[in-house]
Amino acid sequence: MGRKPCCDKEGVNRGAWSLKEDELLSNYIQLHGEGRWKSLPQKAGLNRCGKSCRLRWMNYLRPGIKRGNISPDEEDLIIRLHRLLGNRWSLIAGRLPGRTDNEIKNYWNTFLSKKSNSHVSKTFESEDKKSLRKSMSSTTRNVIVPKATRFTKVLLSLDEDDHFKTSQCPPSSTPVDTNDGSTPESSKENDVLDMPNAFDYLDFSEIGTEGIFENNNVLESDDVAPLFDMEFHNLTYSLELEDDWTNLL
DNA sequence: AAATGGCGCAACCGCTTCGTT
DNA sequence: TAACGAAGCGGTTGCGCCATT
Repeated sequence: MGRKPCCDKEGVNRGAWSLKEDELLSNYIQLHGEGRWKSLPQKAGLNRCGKSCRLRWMNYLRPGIKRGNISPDEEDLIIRLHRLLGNRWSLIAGRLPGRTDNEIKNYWNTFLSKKSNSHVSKTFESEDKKSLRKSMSSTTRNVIVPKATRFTKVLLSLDEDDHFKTSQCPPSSTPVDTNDGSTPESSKENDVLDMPNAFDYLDFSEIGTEGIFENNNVLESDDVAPLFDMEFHNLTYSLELEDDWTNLL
């Protein structure tokens, strides 16, 4: 038993969109709004998969979409955000009005991946970065790579909440959701704050949350915590985005 | 002028996350 | 709380255009 297809691929138009199809889709969405993509094609008179319609609208037809001519400022921002967020194209696109995740992804893959690599190789080898790298390599089992993964909830005790509000860095041992979405037992008695913050964009997948949590309790880890603080500071400082993070807190 | 290779972009695919019942 | 469908997301593919030979 395979995965159920999102739509019947037989007899459904695929490939490039015609002007007529664009028109039908635009007209329908202008009248009825976005959403209900699955039923949209039939209602709009389109012989397309709903996902295809959504993609076409989001990446091409939506009002306000900028096309081409990525400015130097935008390019710089993309590089910086990518360094912080990784391949979280939708998040990066969210900071670039009028740009789509698909466009940024394509732009990155074609231009910036090489550019960024060469840039990093030049700038990352400063003395500070070298010492950081050295310290990190000495604790290889605790390498924290801020690959972006969304955490929908951040669980903080009251004490840690205070710490969070007064610090540019998140607390070194802030309990967050476990990867499986379950709530750590130890935090159930604490206030649950549903708030956006830096942890929305950080992930401990390289070491697994078990590197930080044990039996659903926060480990008092002396080597994980400072390393995380240092890495977070380094990232925010180098991106000059500390104000942005602070605003989120 | 024709063939070929490289590049850029739009679109597809399948997995994950979210929201509802 | 589980199940299910819808929507979102990121990796990948394939087509068309353009430059080069």
